[in-house]
Amino acid sequence: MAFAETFKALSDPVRREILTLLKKQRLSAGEIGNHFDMTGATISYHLSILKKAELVTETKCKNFVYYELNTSVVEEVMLWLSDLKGDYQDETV
Amino acid sequence: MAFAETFKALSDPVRREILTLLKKQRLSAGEIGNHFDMTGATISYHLSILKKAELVTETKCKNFVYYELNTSVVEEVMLWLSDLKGDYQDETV
DNA sequence: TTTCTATTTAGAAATATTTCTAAATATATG
DNA sequence: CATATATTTAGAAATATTTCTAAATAGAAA
Repeated sequence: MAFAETFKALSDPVRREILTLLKKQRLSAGEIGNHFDMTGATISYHLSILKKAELVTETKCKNFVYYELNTSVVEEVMLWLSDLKGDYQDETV
Repeated sequence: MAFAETFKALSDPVRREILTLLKKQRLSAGEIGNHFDMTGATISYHLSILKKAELVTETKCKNFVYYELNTSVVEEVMLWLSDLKGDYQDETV
């Protein structure tokens, strides 16, 4: 996992909102797009960045592409922050 | 605290390295600059972004400006991520 | 006060990001 | 097969970010 890509992915408000939507359930690209006043192409661009950062995974079904939150990468980011904070409570080190 | 500014601040590798340096001890702008192959002006720019995001605090002493990590904002980011992950263990909700 | 050191500010150049429209791809259905 | 739906890709425009040099500011020391 590359922190550079992950933090970059998290730095955009649209992408953070997409992740928040995916917190409850997996959604198709179109369903995600419906929550925003943007073209599908733009949503697809943001999804591609979240995917590269491994913050989401995709599953194809019929002619839909479903996206799901990948909590394990979220956890890795939390560990980085936890280490920065100097809190060794939940570290494996 | 504004997550937009905080995540943006965290999204740059130079700024993450500055935060890592400040993990151990507070440092002056010049001491921070010595760790990078960049001009002082560039370091000053990065410090201003970390300061706006409240990830660091500054203290002036003589003609030095010392920077210190602000762990409370780091914790707030961790809470956001924790909520995203759906782990309510350490939440006040 | 003059000069030196530390840091920031201003402005410009290079690069990266975000967004759009239009076209392409891929699958489903009549 | 032809058409409709869902999504992605390509390319361009607008905007934002990162970095530099040069100049400005502020305090310390001679």
